[in-house]
Amino acid sequence: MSVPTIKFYVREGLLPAGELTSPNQASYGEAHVQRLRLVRALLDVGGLSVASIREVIVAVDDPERSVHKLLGTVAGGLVPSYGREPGDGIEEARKQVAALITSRGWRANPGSPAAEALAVALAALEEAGHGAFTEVLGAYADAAEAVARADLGYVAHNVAREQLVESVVVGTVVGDAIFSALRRLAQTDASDRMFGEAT
Amino acid sequence: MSVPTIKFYVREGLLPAGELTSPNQASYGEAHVQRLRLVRALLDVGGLSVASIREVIVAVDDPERSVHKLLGTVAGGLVPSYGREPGDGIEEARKQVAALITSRGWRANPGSPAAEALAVALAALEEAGHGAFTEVLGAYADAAEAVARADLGYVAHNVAREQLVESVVVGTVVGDAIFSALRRLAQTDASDRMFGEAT
DNA sequence: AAGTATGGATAGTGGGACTCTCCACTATCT
DNA sequence: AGATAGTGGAGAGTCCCACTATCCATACTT
Repeated sequence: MSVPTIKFYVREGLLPAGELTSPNQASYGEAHVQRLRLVRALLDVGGLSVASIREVIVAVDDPERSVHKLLGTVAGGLVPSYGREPGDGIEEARKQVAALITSRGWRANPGSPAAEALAVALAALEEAGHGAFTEVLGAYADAAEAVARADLGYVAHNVAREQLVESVVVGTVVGDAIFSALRRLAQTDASDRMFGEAT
Repeated sequence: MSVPTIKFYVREGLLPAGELTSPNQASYGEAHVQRLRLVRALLDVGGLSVASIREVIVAVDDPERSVHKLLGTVAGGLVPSYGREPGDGIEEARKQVAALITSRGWRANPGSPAAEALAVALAALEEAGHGAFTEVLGAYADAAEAVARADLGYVAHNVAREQLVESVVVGTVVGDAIFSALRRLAQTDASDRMFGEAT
């Protein structure tokens, strides 16, 4: 990490300023390094924007927030935020999402960023002429539930709030990347079994 | 879609040029519109760069490529390509990935982009101090297998090559977004059940 | 004939993530 | 003590990327 980059992060509010020991000397501790690693993980692997990371950081540092609310903020802020794309089939997709949430018995708000993101994605599928993809939505939801259970199980290990929150953030963002990569590998395998020729 | 944007896509090789009926008139058909929708889906929902999309398009349009190879190209080109980030714990992570592939019996190349992406993500986790997250890797892999099976099952519906290929591309990219959103929703639900207070 | 649109190509725009440059001052080397 | 290197702070500049604007000669439209 170059010094100017760190300065930039401090200015952008991703990193707390060091403790000034004199007008132009500041000292940094392990906490700064840890925070820096968090920022890099979100940036490089999670692909978040600096602005999104700032939101997440602010939420993480706010001790007022209950753990559950914080998870909500994080999950919301971490949605990749697909291009504007208003689209017109979006209404239908929203209903579909609401129906899914109901049928699954999920305690989730149909207006949450995640739900909206799902609606946008489904609408895009429909528009691209692959509406039939929704056939597999059930299988996806099953898998998502399994993954979420695993996530929460992991999170429950960390009792200290600071650690807990961070594990949620990291797990959510890096977890996406990990799952995505695993899916590719599993697809490769499945494709090989289905279409693979000799050799 | 504005005209200049379409011109831009044509120049970038994302879209075939229209058929010239005179020096300055060209006609476009349904295929162009379809391709345009594909590009928009990859761009908006998939978050791919124009360069990645071009690679995918080229692969899709190459009739020489076997379906399986094409899937490989697509899956490879569609990897989000996390920031450079060489890191140093990467070697250990690569071994971990290779071990996972072996233990799962996956027919996948440990050097493939997906495997590399997984290694990078795991290394980032380790560096961020959340190496214990790998505890849940098994659960993730199970879920990934289930999703991949569903994907291939869907893909198998489409017999026409053109359609098949497109469904793979769309399914892979938009599927990521859909799963990600579903995971957020399921996490919200799980978190509510675990930490939710009254009200 | 007037007005508008088109394909093609080059240059410019706006946003995002840095990176450079300046400044006055401090730490450290010798 | 003097030379050299580094620091925090802040504005400007750079680079990349997905567009967008402008030009031009020509071709549809009315």
